[in-house]
Amino acid sequence: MKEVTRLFKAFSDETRLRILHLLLKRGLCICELMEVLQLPQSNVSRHMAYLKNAGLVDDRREAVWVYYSLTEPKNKVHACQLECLAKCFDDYEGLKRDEARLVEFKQKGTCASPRASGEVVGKS
Amino acid sequence: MKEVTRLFKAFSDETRLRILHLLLKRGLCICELMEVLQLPQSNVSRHMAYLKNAGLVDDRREAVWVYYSLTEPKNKVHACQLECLAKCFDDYEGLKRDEARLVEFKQKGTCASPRASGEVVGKS
DNA sequence: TGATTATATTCGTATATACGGATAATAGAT
DNA sequence: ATCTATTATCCGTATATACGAATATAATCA
Repeated sequence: MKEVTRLFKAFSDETRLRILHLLLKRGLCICELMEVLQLPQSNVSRHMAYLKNAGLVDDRREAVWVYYSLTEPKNKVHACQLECLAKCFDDYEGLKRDEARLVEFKQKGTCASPRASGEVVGKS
Repeated sequence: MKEVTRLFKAFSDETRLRILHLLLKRGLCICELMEVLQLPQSNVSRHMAYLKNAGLVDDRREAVWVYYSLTEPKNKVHACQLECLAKCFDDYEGLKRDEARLVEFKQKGTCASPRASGEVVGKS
């Protein structure tokens, strides 16, 4: 039962629900989340640590960036609740706006993209 | 979104999950819950107030007793999450034990039954 | 090595929550 | 009116959580 209440505690914060909603589409790093959620870095990082501790996300380091993505559900409640969330997220306008902001941000070039992989941009 | 996080907060406590599990079967009063959960009255009463405030239960006074029962879900998340819980509760042994204790208690005669309705017991 | 970028953690603070025990409020019975 | 049974609320307290700002850690690059 402990794992169940831990799951629900993770769900019971608006910021974390917004994050989970975005992660259903693709893995994301902290700086992308900061941009989309318009929240300070410490805030986002702390929430990711919380989600990881709850077993909802995994992280994978890639150079300077840490990419977070949803874990494979490990029990019935986890799978079932996540599925339910995915189904219900459509009903909330704010979440659609987050998604739009993410798409826009990705098009501009992500935080990773322009200066990453050694491809120097301007600075001749 | 506020109503969603409020829902999950209500789910994120073991005692409240035990209560919801029992309420899926039948409406119950505080004293029945005290007996089954083996918890002090103030504790149970407080949790019921919390669940009521979250829109998960309704209460109905009947003489001295207040019976609590699940409300009709008022939105998709509510319905969906509750359904998911109902489906998953089977996996937890502790909950089965609660249910057994309730059945046993009901057979002995509920808190309402023996001395209620004026049917005096012993005391000749 | 030193500078830069991304992330994690610490600090101080404010709020929410949970608890048992004691006390109030409510309804019914005598 | 008084007693009793049931429930609600009020204490004081302890813990969990959320927050922004500041600092520490980690990886990369010049």
